Amino acid sequence: MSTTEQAEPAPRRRRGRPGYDQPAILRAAIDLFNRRGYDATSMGDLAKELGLTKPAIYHHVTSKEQLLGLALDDALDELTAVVTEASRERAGVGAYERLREVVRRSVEVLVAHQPSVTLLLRVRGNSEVELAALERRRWLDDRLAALVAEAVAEGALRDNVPPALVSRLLFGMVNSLVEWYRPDGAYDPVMVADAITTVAFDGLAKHEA
Amino acid sequence: MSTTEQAEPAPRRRRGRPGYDQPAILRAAIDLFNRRGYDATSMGDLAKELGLTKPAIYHHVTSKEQLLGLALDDALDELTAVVTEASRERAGVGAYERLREVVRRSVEVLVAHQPSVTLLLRVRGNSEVELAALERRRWLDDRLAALVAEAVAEGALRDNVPPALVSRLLFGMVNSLVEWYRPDGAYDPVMVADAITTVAFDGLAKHEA
DNA sequence: CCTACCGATCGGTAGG
DNA sequence: CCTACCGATCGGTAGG
Repeated sequence: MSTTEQAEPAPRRRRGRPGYDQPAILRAAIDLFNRRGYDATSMGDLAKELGLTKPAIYHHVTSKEQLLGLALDDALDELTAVVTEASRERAGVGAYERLREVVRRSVEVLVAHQPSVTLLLRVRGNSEVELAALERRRWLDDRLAALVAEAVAEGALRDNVPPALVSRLLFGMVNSLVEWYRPDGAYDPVMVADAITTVAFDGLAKHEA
Repeated sequence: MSTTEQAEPAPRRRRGRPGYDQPAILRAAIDLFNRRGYDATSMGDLAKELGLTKPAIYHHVTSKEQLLGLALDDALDELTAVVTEASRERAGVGAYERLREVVRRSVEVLVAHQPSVTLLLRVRGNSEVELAALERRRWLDDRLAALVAEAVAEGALRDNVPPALVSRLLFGMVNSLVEWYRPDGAYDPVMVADAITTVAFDGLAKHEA
């Protein structure tokens, strides 16, 4: 109530309702797309969720597909940054170490951007937007497979399983996180990252003891 | 052109076109649902795929949702059989051994019934049929988590990661198979099952040597 | 003329 | 198994 703002009279700031911006609408859309699926979500559903009319949404967004594209780009940008960094050769840092790093940082991204990553992992290629996302995803998969192959060549990983298969399984396990992780649940991100790296690299079975 | 067939006049055998039965229509439907997603697939798409008209499909099937239900039941029946067998206590067969067995047999089911299992893993709960499937899936998850907990209690599995989390990760890795496995690809089911059990139980890192 | 919206309705297509 | 349709709802846009 006290005047922390400017001393201006505060009238005619905005004319209409609350005033959503595109990021807020995107967040709501991603949430709905995840709960019901992209195709099963209508722009009317989204409008109702926001307490707006459908036309009002189109003031902030050009199409339903644009919302999907923005979500997929968010996930892909984050994952690309992680994978690019891990793929970068550095003096004294082996492929094995960088692989462990990319697993840990991927978990962080999946947790911090779970809604958009979940959408990414469910893309089927039904439109130009989805096909473009699949292409970027393929690039990530290729980089990760190359990193695994490097770690095998380095002698750090077992060589009795094809590197490409190892990569599928490792990141299959990592990606499964979006299906069950709940931010308010029993596990915090660090614990999950520890569990995944432990299970993946050292295995479930008790070796010593 | 020459009469290799029977000598019968060949008339009025069937009236209409080729003559599909429900299983054939179901197979085509599952395939389309997987390629485009359930919601993005119209009954018209399915009709075109089969070379039928839309009403012709409703001669064999009561609804689009019934097709989904039949697919989900197929996957759930198979997985339930595997999990039930693995959960059965047997003299001289420890939980660890039964866990390895359920992983191996799950891989076999995922490969043999990949299309329907893929649908199952993508269910969101948008209808009664989907909610019922999610309930059966939850039952499977609970059984598997209990088996993992048993194996930990038995002293066969590491106890520094919560059993429930171990279960998520292990079957997250197994289930990821539906996203990348191709029957005509480089890996046969036995090889994949071996790779998964090796990676999951013994880990990726080279322990000896 | 701008912004942030509204009530109403467009042309097409969904499952049945 | 087809032609001919239905009630409803889709994504998107008109004027104001």
